[in-house]
Amino acid sequence: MTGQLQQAAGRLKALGHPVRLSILRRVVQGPEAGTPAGELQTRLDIPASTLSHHLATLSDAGLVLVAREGTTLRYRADFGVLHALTEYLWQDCCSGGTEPKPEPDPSPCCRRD
Amino acid sequence: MTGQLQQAAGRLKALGHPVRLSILRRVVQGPEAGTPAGELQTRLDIPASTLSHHLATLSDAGLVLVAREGTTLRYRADFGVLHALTEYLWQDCCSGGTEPKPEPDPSPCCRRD
DNA sequence: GGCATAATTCTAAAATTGTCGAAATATTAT
DNA sequence: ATAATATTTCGACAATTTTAGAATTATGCC
Repeated sequence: MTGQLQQAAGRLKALGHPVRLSILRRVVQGPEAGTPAGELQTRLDIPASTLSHHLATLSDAGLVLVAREGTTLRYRADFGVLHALTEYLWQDCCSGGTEPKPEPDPSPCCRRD
Repeated sequence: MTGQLQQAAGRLKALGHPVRLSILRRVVQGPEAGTPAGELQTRLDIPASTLSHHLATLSDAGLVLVAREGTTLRYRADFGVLHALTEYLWQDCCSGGTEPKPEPDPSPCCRRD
């Protein structure tokens, strides 16, 4: 029963490292099928073992997914999780407390008609 | 010269702790003038020195602002910074990479999925 | 099987973080 | 000035994180 807050904190923590945030950026901007670890290693120019550790951290947090393709491992972003996290952060930290009205007001940007 | 990515990583790191995320929630949901540290301490039921440390972390990261009012210190959220961080996270990690659809307003509050 | 490539896991170290009691600081009231 | 209250800073320790070379696993190819 890992609470939602605990989970969000864990994911934010995983993102809270320059190298890991860089990794995620690369992965997000890479091909949809995933970016090989080796390519990330070349781009970021860090030891393979260090990279692997960071990838494991991101993977354990559920932010990235991995799939083997021959000898290479392709990492790709889990957009659903990333979106949910962003949403949680926003709802919980910004719109949640600023106004007494949670969401009744249909601001112009959200109107669909 | 602290890059934007470095700064974002630092802020995400500050948020990446259950106690600090709880603090921020309280602060956000509290009065606009700010929530006294003592009240946070009572609510969260942690030693004052521990709380103070976490508040300093949040403050150093620029996520919360502090103002003295008599003997009490009131902490309040820096809405602008929080919004910018959320925005950066979303742009950089989700819509920034795979962008087949142009979003006029990328603010998470206006999502439609 | 033997070899090469890709990536992880092992191991160990340095550095950082989290915790909290005790002491110190700041402010107001008496 | 002394006291009382609110909060931080100090000091010390345990736990975690970060880093990276060396060893290991996994896969594909000859």
